[in-house]
Amino acid sequence: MALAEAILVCLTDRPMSGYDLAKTFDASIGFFWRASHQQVYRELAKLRERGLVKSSEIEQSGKPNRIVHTITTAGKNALKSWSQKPSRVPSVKDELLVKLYALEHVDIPALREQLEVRLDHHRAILNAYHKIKERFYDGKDLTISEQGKHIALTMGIRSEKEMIKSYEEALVMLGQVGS
Amino acid sequence: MALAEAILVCLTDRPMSGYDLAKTFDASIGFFWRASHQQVYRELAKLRERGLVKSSEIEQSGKPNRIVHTITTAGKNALKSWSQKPSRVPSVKDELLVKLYALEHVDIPALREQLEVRLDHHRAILNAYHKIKERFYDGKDLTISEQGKHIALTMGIRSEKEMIKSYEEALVMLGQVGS
DNA sequence: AACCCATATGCACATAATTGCATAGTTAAA
DNA sequence: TTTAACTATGCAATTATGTGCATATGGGTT
Repeated sequence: MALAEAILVCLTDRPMSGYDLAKTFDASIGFFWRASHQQVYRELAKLRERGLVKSSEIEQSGKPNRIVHTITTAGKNALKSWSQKPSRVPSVKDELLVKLYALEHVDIPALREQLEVRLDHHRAILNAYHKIKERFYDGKDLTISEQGKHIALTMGIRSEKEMIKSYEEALVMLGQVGS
Repeated sequence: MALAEAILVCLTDRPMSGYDLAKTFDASIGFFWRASHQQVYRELAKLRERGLVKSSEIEQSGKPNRIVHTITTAGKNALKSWSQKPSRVPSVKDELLVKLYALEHVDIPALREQLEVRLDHHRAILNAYHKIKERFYDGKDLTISEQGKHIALTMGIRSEKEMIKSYEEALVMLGQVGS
């Protein structure tokens, strides 16, 4: 399971609390691997047990104390050996495509609306990607670490653009159905 | 959960056994919603309990008996009302992108190989899509049901093509890393 | 004053998915 | 002749995810 490794990857950047990690999984690395805060906290406990991170509580007044997690040497080794194992093809599960596939048995106006919603979603993500790209990567000398993130981002941008075109095309094709 | 509905969609085409369904989830509808045979059998039991399919055993000599499942009127109604509910955005979980993202902490030759494997995978799927498109949809008058499948297939083809380009580009960019 | 939002961590329960196993006959290839 | 692949269904155990809740405080809005 790669949630563990995704967390370790985040911690190579800097030590973080569960709360920080949960936010990260809602943005940057979350573009490639999604996780909720409950998943993050549970996985952190396991990582600590396995000795891949070490955790220390930091006193705060007012707010609850932060527990900050740091990747250990064992954690870095685990990342390296994970990187050598084959990566699974992510399994496709898209209700919207199933609905399109089942066009005859479906409420078409409702489906059109869902396609519009999905379209907006991908436009928003593309926008977010573009902003990150401009802000952090365009016209700069990149370190190896930044180059990796830049490549991943570039792939994301391409795929979002294409999904947008796909959904637009699907809406056009849907408009012609039955005619 | 849409596994139930994906099964019902398959059964609108014709009554099928669990085995037939499992094969279908490895091809056609499986391009949009993946499921293993264990998942299919378990879900069929639930669908039968809920009265959305009815099942009848067919005697066979030699092979084990087939249990053939037919969608009921309640099942068709369930499909219609499902189609009106909003569709979830599929949650992204791609180890390979996480590895790219974590380039600095990763074995790069191993990563290149995994990208090649992924590339082959998407080329194979694109090929399968093209064959289906030619065989069943190109240059034909399509029923509404076929139009839906055709739109879904067209989206699949576009996205596979683009993923192939993405991975090719990533390999080129990886080749320049550090230089 | 009442309400929501952000910070911060986590339990408990429920649902979903994966992995490995079990059974059992037929057909075709090595 | 053994081996493997295909047909056909399913249980058990484990792992992964999702949903709802619980707690605690400060700051800003209505």
